[in-house]
Amino acid sequence: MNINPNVAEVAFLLGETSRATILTSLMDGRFHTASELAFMAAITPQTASFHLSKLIEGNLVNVEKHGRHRYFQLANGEVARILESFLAISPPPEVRSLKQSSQVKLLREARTCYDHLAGKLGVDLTESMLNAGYLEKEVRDFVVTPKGEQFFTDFGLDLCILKRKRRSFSHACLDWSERHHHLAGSLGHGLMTHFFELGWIIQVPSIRAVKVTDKGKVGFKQAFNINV
Amino acid sequence: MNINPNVAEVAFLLGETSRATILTSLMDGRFHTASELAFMAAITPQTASFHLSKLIEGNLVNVEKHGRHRYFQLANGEVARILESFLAISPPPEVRSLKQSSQVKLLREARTCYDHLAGKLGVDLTESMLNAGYLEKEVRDFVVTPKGEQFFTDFGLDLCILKRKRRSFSHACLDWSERHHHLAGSLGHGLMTHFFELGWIIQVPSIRAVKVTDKGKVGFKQAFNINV
DNA sequence: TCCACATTTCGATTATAGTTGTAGTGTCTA
DNA sequence: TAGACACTACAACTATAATCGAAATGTGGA
Repeated sequence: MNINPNVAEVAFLLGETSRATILTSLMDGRFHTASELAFMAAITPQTASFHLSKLIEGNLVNVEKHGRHRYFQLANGEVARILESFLAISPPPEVRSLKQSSQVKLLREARTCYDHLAGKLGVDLTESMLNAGYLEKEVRDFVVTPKGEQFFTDFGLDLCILKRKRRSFSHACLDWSERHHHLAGSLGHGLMTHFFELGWIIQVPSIRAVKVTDKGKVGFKQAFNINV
Repeated sequence: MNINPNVAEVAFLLGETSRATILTSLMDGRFHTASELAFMAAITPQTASFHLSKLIEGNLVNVEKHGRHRYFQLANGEVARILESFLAISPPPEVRSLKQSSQVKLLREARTCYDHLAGKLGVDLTESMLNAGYLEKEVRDFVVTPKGEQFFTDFGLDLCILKRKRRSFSHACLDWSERHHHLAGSLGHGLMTHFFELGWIIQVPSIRAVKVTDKGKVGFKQAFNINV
């Protein structure tokens, strides 16, 4: 009877808050692990795994196995385009548009991306470290140069500890607002933690944005030559 | 926390078979009544009403009240575009693509649209009746001319009975495959029924398509000057 | 006025999907 | 090899959405 029966199948997969959050999280084009996605959607890993298997079954998401990690990404650009058209017709309620637009602004400026810095600040920092010769860009990773090792150590990071962590040390992470790569991995995490410890940045309540303090402005200028 | 929380809201509305059927039915751009849509989705009017109220609430569908009827249509072109992108990423299974394409072909040729004729046959018929001066086009309706009254009566239709029916007599219906209007309403229904009675058309099993018989080819040529 | 009809509202039932705890598999590192 | 960790499979519970019958509302026509 119905020639287009499976329109609903795809929409069904998008029509659930947890899955929608997972999918929008994947819209940055990066690979994400199941744990990351669970964290972002505020659900347990089991639930995330359950949803991810459904998304894979529905050909919206791909997996790549790397060791004990499983990296998930959107299946193709078509899916991303569909998601974007959804964002287009699901406008934020008028009432809180002012608050929201300022929140988006804050997020674009500087935010945490899982466990490292993203947004303009994250991208600028990475750029600066590349220019200074502390990092070099590989295909999917950044490599710390000898000069960089010296710098990070002087700055107060223990690279040995960071390298011992059971996760990638310094991979590249694509920024949805800036469309540039920024530093992720345990080095990215270590740097961000240190910025928090130094009081250069503070968390903005209830959203993922972070704010650079006055102390931070001076610090970022001196250490990384960045004007915030 | 999440800046784009209501992506899921829209998808949720599409992610259910009955609602998806309703929405795809509305993709022809026409207004449809709740009963029509219930019929198409094979659900009771109560259920259809339930879903339609949700669709209206979600700004995917509009209503216009005309008397005791309520005419539903897609809220805007944006929604139609989203639906089309869905059709794009929910491809029919490869296995039955051949069968499907031939089915689509049949549907484009001639089909029933709720209770009257649509497709190329429906549009050609309407065109022919306009050219012959049996009908005149109004904004949303067709009007039967005196010449037309004579013709329809000679052809074997009882216009008095048709006019007494508690529904619109002869409104214009937009064709999704032909992008032209065709005749609907009780007159459209009466004509189609008569074609069936005369043995000019027969139902194609399991889909909404109809087939013109050899007898019908002669009949349509003589009465309406149409080459099928 | 009364009746027929289109549609909605309400209430109850049924089905199903989302969630999580527990347990298990596989992989990496010390 | 042991233990930490990422992830999945299974099973049970819970929440919620879809469905429909019955009844109500509103409209048009006789």
